[in-house]
Amino acid sequence: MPFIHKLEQYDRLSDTERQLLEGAIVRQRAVPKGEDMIREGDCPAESTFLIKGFAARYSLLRNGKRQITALHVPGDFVDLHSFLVKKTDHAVMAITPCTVGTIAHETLRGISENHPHLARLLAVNIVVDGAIHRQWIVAMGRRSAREHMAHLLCELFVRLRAVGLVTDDSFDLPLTQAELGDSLGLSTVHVNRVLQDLRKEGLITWRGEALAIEDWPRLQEIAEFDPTFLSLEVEPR
Amino acid sequence: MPFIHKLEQYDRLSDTERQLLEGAIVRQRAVPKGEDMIREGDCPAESTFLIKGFAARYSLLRNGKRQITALHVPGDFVDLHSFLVKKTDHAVMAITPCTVGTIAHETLRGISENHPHLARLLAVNIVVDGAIHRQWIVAMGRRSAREHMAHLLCELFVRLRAVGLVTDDSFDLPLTQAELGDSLGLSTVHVNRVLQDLRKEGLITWRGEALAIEDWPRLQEIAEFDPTFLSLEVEPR
DNA sequence: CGATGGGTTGAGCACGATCAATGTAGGTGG
DNA sequence: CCACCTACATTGATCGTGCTCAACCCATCG
Repeated sequence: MPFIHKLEQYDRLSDTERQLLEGAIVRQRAVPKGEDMIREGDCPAESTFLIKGFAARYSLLRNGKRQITALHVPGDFVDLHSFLVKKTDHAVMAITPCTVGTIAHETLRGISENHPHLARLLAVNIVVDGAIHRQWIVAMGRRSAREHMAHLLCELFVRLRAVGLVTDDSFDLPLTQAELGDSLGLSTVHVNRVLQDLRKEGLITWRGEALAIEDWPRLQEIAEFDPTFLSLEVEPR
Repeated sequence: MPFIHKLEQYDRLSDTERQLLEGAIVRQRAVPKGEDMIREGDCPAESTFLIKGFAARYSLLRNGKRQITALHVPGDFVDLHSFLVKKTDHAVMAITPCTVGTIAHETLRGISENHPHLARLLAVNIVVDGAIHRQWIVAMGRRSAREHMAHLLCELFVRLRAVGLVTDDSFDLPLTQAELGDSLGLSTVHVNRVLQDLRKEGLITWRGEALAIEDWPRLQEIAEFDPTFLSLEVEPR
């Protein structure tokens, strides 16, 4: 189960803990591309995690604009926080066909009561999500479109590598330019132009679904990207 | 202690829990205006909360630009997450002279081991911070400067009211226009013009330090502001 | 085949940035 | 008490990044 793998990047798990988590999974289901796996205003009784596929947390404004506030990749909990704050603030959509699993809030409560170490590791997930949010805020507020794009690509590269979805500096990026725009706060047209620039400069290539980082040092330099905020280090917590 | 008051907005506390928290506070200290209470890259052994004053979490970019990623008001934990993720990602500065208190990570660990209900309430803090971040992302990405400003003022109004710092629809807002700009991702000049507009339209007044909301319904309407994301409701958690 | 979803291109525009002064109030030192 | 300084707010002029609108292209799929 990929989310267990992810917890193990933060700290070691005992066999008991691993088994407990395996046993906690209620049900798996497929979510077709384009469909909401979480709807805004719902009060779910379980938390959902991604097993396969990409998902986006988004909100829609009156004027029809959409802003994506988080991109989720396999292994990510999509609404772990719904355990503590009942009403979901935003919807989460399947960007590709997804397979998701759920853990009942009741089970999570049990973990918080009887397995503090596991509870802390789950909380690390929430904290890291917050750190990613802050990076997005910095990028939206003070970086140029080009730098912002570079930063997002760096982030996705590192996150996907952490779950084994990167081979040879290249990975599947099944986002449309419109979705990228909604993540970055840019128009589709401008996303297109920024990507063309990055390609022309030999920083990335993007053929079909696969995005390849051709010049990681320079991309990272442009983005001022520092992966520390993802806390991908095993340490006692 | 204002942060205990804040936890009680999420759920009821037992007397034991209250006493435990009171006893957990290690030391109070004053932080002069303009000084960092948390430095980037530190690995603190305690978490800090604000007793009095305003603080801002920020990061600086190579090009000298600054982005504020969170504004903290009395009662807020400023780096509760540093308990779970050792290295702090951003610095936190005192915007006004502040009084802060700290709780040792060791103590927080004890709470997570033996007082799951308290641990959950502390986690709610982290979750709500995340929800605020997402609102900021939406506002930065897809709202106009005017709407964004209105949204920030609405947010501060509700958060400050929740800690009793609002009287008669008006409150102390000790932020300079430059600091507002760094929060919104705007230039100081533009902040000035946007504020003038809001004043001209009779939505707010700002004399000296005190900001008064003159037309709450319309301000809220402009910002598409919905306070739900702050989870200011007492419920069992 | 036509429809659909996504990528690409061009022209014109606007929101907000930048640069440079000016204003104003408090605070400090002579 | 005045001269000066500093921090912050305000104003005007100009500039540029990124938006909007409108085509057009291309591949896939029914």
